[in-house]
Amino acid sequence: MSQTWTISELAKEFGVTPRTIRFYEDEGLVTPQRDGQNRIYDSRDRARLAWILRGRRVGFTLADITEMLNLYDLGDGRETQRVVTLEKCRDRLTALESQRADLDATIDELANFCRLLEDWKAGTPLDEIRRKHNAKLRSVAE
Amino acid sequence: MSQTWTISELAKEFGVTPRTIRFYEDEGLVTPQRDGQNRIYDSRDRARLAWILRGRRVGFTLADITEMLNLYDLGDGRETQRVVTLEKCRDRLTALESQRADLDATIDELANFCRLLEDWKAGTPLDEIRRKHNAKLRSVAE
DNA sequence: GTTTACCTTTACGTAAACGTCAATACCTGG
DNA sequence: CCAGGTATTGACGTTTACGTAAAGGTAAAC
Repeated sequence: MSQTWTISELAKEFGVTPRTIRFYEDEGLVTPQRDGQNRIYDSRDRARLAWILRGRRVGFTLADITEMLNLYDLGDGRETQRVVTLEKCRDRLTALESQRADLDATIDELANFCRLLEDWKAGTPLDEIRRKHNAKLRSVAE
Repeated sequence: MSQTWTISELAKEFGVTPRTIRFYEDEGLVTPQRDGQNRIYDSRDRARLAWILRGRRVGFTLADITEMLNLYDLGDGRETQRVVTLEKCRDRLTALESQRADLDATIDELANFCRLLEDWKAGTPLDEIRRKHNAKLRSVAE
């Protein structure tokens, strides 16, 4: 028999509440088995949960995540179905990549600002420091 | 005189509604000048707006964004203030980088699945294709 | 002069993603 | 046999991030 988990075990492991996991079930994102009335999660449920939560950390809505998970369910395997799925998949990838560009830009600016703060020892006039860095920040900050 | 914009100009440019921009003002994220009762946005407001919206695309809450923008306002320049700001800045960076890791992993899996879909021409048995790819997907999908 | 096209404020509405009881069921140990 | 702990299903509450009228001000255009 392969390993299984209870709801609170998974909740603890992933740092969410059982309520959250039950909510995802209501939304059809996970479909655990039952032992009597208790939920039993297998490794596939666990993997899906991990996927969902990572998606959430990346900023997706549950609707987004639902769609992406549905992409993995290939349906009946008809050719048109495959083509549509592939198309959606690529759209998602494009979105993800542009999101990564945004993320990189944000990281860049924050890292830059970090360096500014590191350079700035008490006594150094602000103007001088700011001159050392490019003007982008100045346009955002005061 | 440097360039200025109306609310609907910026709204159009950034693909949001004027309501959104006014809401950000209510939250103290932008503080445009006024011409009579009409709002006038300068290049600094514009830059802040761009920053806010990029933050939003990356999945931050407005509270997060507020905090990050406040980091840029260096306060009175006292040393302790600088240190605290630097610390927060670094924490943010850490979070951003772990988010980037999540994003990369998500992109990886989706790209992998894309390749699977591309390989799968009608007639090819599913099992055979799945064997070609690693087992991670199988654990998430059906 | 009035229609059109913006702008404004105030205020209530809403969807998403859970939180938070409440009432109930099921074992397990003393 | 009863308390304690964990499970369940409703059902209503809450926060965030705006949407959506309602009611009006101003200024150019016809």
